[in-house]
Amino acid sequence: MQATPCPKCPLRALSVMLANTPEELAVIESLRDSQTLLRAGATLIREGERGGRLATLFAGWAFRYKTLRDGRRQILNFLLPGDFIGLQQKMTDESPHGVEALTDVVLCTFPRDTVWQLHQRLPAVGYDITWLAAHEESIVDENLVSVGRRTAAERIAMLLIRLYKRASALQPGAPGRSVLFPITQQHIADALGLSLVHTNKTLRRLHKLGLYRIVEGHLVLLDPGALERMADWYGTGVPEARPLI
Amino acid sequence: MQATPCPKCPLRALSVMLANTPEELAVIESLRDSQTLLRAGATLIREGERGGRLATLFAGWAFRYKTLRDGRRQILNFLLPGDFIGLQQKMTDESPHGVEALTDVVLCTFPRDTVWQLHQRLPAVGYDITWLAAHEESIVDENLVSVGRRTAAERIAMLLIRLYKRASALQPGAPGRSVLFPITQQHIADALGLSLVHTNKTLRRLHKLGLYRIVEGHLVLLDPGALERMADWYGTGVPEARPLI
DNA sequence: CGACGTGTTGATCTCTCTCAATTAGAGTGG
DNA sequence: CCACTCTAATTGAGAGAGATCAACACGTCG
Repeated sequence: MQATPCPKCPLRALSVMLANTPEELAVIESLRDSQTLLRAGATLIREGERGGRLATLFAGWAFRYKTLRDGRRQILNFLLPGDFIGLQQKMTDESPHGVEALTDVVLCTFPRDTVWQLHQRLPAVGYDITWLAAHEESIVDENLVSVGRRTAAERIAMLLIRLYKRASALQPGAPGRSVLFPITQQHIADALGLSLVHTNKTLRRLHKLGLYRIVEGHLVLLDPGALERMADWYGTGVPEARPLI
Repeated sequence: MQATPCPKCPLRALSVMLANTPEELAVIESLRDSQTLLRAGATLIREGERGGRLATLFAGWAFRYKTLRDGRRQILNFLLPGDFIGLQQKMTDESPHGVEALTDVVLCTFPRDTVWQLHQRLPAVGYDITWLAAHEESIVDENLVSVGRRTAAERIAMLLIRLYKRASALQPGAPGRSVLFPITQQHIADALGLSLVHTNKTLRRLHKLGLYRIVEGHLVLLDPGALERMADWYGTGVPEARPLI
């Protein structure tokens, strides 16, 4: 596959991304291994695997998850273009979580020591990476609050709002439009700590209330205000901007 | 208060901490503001507060939390000596979570731009900070799995094991000993997404099974193997070593 | 001594889970 | 073109883990 040069990366044009100097981009591109295409459903990192790849998600959606022995699965968070994959995993350790593609996906892969190289050669980028890690944590924090303390309806309202915002920030165009939403009810259930059946019933309820619509894998929020009120969401909390190495 | 010099920091003697060169420690100490003593129950960072402090926990226990408007509270994770406080908070933003002291606490406080200073002047330390942030995230990941997919008994077993391991790693001495455990059942409930009453009943059940004992704020695991089996815990996952700037 | 925080226990109540069955659409092979 | 299979969504019924409500015990403290 013909790899996109970093300076021409379309993700850079988005306002949510951090600015980098041309020199920084040159270094980043020189470190990059290649771009890799993977099919929807592919496992990018297996739980417990050693030496998994380090990558950024160039296109497509994925998710991080952990499973218990008997198969219960918890989705930790969803990964959208610009997100890091495999940052948590220290050099030779095994990955504490799995990563799976929700759609066809393009990864920019890097050698395992890239994080260290960047810190050493480009402190400003190293700093951004720290901030990125801290930011991903606050997304997980937010999920933990939902799963721990919100009711099923509140959790779902929250998830719809958060994913809508993240997706629309990546999709230039008027607000209020529909955004890609490539996840099944099973994914929602696994992300929110709910059963599939209850997820379906609750989703149905919100749908009948006219709060959202999903058509052909695209989500529209018909009443964002009502959803935010239902989710007990401050609107503060996690800022939506996400940097990219 | 007489501040402990960083090179003499007792935390450094612990095997779980990262090694730093004398030069690095000198820079770190030069950046440090002071040491601050705060009482048990004190709020270190208020939710939504701007310009909160940046600090490391030198002594004592604390916890991070978020609350919903109606008062429901979720504890995100517990902070033990050596942990960072306020790393998530970008410069001028408001803090996405609160931090409260569980015991009397001593903080080593730093100016807000210390993270950047360290990245710039000591890339190796910057790298450690990135790893620390990623590591704290995996603790939250683990909590999310518990709250989302484990039963009450499993969650409590998990929490007892995890806190015991973290605390005993900081407390030189024979394994199998008792460790400080300065949290109430209300804290456990808020960390695990359970009600206080159900937490009490479940705790009681595990106690009657002879799995643990808490005496005068100190925890002993009487049957760690049974607890691990109950928690469906692999033992892999989050490594226990934690670095310190 | 009364107020308060923490732990404990019993009695309901209900939100969510589990089990079961049905529908609809997409893909596949004959 | 049509059975056949699979996945995803849907709905009803019954069961259960955990929530809520209410008391009470105990120790500390001003």
